[in-house]
Amino acid sequence: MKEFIKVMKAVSDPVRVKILKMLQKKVMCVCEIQVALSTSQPNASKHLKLLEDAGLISYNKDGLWVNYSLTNGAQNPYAANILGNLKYWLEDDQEISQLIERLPGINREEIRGK
Amino acid sequence: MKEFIKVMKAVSDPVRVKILKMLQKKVMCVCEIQVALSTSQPNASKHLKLLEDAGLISYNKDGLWVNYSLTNGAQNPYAANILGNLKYWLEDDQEISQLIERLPGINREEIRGK
DNA sequence: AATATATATTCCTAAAATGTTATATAGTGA
DNA sequence: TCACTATATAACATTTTAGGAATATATATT
Repeated sequence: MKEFIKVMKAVSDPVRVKILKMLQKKVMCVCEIQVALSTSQPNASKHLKLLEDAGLISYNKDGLWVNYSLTNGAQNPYAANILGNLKYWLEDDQEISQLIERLPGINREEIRGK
Repeated sequence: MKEFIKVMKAVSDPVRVKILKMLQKKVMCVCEIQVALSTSQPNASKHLKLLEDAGLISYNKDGLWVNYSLTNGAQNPYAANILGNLKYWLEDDQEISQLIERLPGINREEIRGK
């Protein structure tokens, strides 16, 4: 039950759902996610940690950068199910669409460059 | 997005998950749910209202009794999906199993009778 | 070693969710 | 109409969650 609740709570927040939808498109570092969401860096980090605890995302470190990506759901069957469905869910949600459209313009080089 | 969040929030609480799992077995009135969960009547009512708002359950009035049952999910595709999966999810969860086992002994006549 | 930088953690505040008690509402039957 | 009963709502206290500012950690660079 606890594992189930953990996953459902994780996807009960719009910010976290946005993160998952973005990670469907590409691997992202914290600063890219932060900029895409127009939020603070600590806030981005905290949501990412919660998603990771639920088995929905994982990360790889590359020097100072931490790259987050979706998991295959192996750790948690409920996570697997939700991730599978989220491929199709909310695809025509306006808020999500606009977020995804802006994604190609958001990258770490741009963010740190100027 | 709002409809999605509403459903996920609804199933993010153990009490509400228990209600859904019980309603898979039988239609129940508020007092039966209250007794099964060992909680207060207003608390049961509030959780039921929230589940109804999310399109997961509906009710029929029969005199003073209000009988709650699962919907077919027609109002909300996310509700439909979750309800479909919940048929199989948590079937071997101990807490849920014990709750379901006690269900046959819980009925309005017994509750009001003695 | 010293500095810079990307991310994580801590601390604090505000908002939301949960549960309880008290009260209101809506049917029922005398 | 009056009392009774099943459920809903309101009011309140407590806990949990979300966000921001400040700080800590870890890695890279000089």
